[in-house]
Amino acid sequence: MRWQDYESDSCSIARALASLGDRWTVLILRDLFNGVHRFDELLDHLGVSRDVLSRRLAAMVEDGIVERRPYREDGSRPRSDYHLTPAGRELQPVLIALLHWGDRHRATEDGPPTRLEHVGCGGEVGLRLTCSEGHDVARREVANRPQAGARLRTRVSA
Amino acid sequence: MRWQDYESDSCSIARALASLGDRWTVLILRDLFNGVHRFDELLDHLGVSRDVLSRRLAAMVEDGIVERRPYREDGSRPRSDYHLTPAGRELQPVLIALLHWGDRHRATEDGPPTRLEHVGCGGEVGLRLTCSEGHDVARREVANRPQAGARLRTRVSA
DNA sequence: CAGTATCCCAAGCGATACTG
DNA sequence: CAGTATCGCTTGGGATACTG
Repeated sequence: MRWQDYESDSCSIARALASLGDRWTVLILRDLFNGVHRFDELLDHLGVSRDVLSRRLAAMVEDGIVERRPYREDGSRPRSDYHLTPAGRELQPVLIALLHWGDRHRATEDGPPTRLEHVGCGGEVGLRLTCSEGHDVARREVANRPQAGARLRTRVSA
Repeated sequence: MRWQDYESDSCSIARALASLGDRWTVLILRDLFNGVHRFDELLDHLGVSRDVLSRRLAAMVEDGIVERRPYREDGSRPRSDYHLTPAGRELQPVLIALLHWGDRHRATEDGPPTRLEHVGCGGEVGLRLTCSEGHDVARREVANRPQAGARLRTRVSA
């Protein structure tokens, strides 16, 4: 059975992209990971318009990757800020993978502005492919195998 | 120095997204990884329009992540198909990270249609965070530290 | 400060027709 | 088969003004 025989939309990559697919979502996530949580700080740092940021955050809340937290500082009006949900935090590997690729293939002359550090030891953080049997896995040793229950395409023609 | 003080656009994630940011690019990469290389096969499997696929592929070639390979089968007219460049192949971790997240958080009742296998041993392939000192790294132990040469924002106001 | 509402524009997409 | 050209539409985005 070939890969083409499986419905494109049922693929988990396609489904993940439905949550991340537009121009700003990933950058918002990045800033949330980096400790920017207030509306106007995001606005300022991202350079996005108020309107779009508002719509994007609402969509991300709806989608379960961001939550809105109301709070009140003593004496001042109630505020809210935005934090990653557990599902949102699990997108960290996606961001790290993007970061590494960008570092390697899209760096400026100045080099990347930041570096991912292992807190404590100070080593540089990277991603490694491993398998459930404990092996290290090389890029070419990865195969995408059909599973039981996979949804086949309904052929339109022929 | 806070993260906000760094220019959003100089971040490697932002730069990587410039290559991957639109709706179809990642899905095309996915199909190329899975052995779909001909124009009409991609067309058929992705459900994208001819026009958009043509423009996307051209942009990806321009961008250095896909290459076009002309070939000729005996007796028939010359053809070409599309393959990942080395830079394109290095996007594999991004796709794998998306796949895992989709598996975990966006699966259908049927479960994911495919499974990433370590060729040979048959184990399931996963991503792990490691550091250059050889430690395993937990999610919360990752810090994004400024580097020398990082580009600061030119403050517009105040 | 933290948004929502309104309005307009441009890019991206799809359908279709056409070419080598 | 493998595209390019044309067209019209939809959607996402920006600017601005308004509200609690």
